[in-house]
Amino acid sequence: MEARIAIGQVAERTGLSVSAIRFYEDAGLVRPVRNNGGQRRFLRSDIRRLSFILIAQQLGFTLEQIRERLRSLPEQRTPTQRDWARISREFRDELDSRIALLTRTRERLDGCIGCGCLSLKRCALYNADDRAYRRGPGPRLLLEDNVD
Amino acid sequence: MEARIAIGQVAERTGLSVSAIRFYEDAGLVRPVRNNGGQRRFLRSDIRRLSFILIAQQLGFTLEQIRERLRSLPEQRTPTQRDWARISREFRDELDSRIALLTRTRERLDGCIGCGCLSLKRCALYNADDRAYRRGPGPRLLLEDNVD
DNA sequence: CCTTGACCTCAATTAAGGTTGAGATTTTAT
DNA sequence: ATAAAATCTCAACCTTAATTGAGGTCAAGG
Repeated sequence: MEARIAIGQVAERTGLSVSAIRFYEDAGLVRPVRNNGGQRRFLRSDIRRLSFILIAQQLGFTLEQIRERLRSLPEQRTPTQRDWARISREFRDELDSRIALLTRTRERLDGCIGCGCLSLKRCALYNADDRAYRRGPGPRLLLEDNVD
Repeated sequence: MEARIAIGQVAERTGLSVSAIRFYEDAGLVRPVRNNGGQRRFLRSDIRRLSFILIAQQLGFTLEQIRERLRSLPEQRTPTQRDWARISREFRDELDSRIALLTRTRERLDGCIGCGCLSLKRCALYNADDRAYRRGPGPRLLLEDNVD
């Protein structure tokens, strides 16, 4: 009965694939130690760490953002109830602002139905504050012109 | 004063990059004609088509989904007020369900704050119906186990 | 001892949504 | 007529979040 567990066990208990777990190590999200044979050995608390990643992904965070959040959790230890409550509230704030954003967008869209303008200068949808939405390199949204 | 305009003009008037517009042509979102020299010539209505793409992207649709939506708009013509009203309502429905989803998630999270369980079986966040969220190849979420 | 099964690394591939650059041609302005 | 600006194609590259495969090693049971 060792304290450390192998990657296959972790995969089984989290539902992640083995390759995903290795990938998360590369991404700096978990830091298993190695045994004499060079195989990864995880702490039981890493299962919760990885569970945390799964939850955070469902909330729409990138691995990069999750790594930041995880830095506030101690390594080598299961998050306490306090840790988790704090992080949960951060998540909640995120969700709040995302809901608010979509709600504003919906309101603008309502004002737009039947208008049919699609004019870059006039259409409220273009002045949306949800540009932050975009991930990765996308179109440079300047949108300052009028359209025929 | 030609009816058709060059790609640079379209770029200027939509805020898109020239390369993005070419990319959208490859993706089947616009179909400019070619002049004798082989250069693209766009209809003025294509500016609105591209504006439509920008709006739809802000609402979180993929280019694939946008292409589907555009198929219900006639090519070679600016969408009428009727067209736009119909599409807007489709968008609105999408937004509605996305807001509902996030709201449910937030409620589950509220129930979770202070719980600290992070147990795969017990945590309500794992039973989230927002799996559809995920785009692209991701982890196979089975999550049927209990955790230390 | 020796065979599985689990594990290792490393490189290539996927998908979306584009960007960047090379090298050639076309269009526009002087 | 000629230079500059715009356009063309095509291929390679970028990011995120992984998967897949090749080729090799480790650990456990009979």
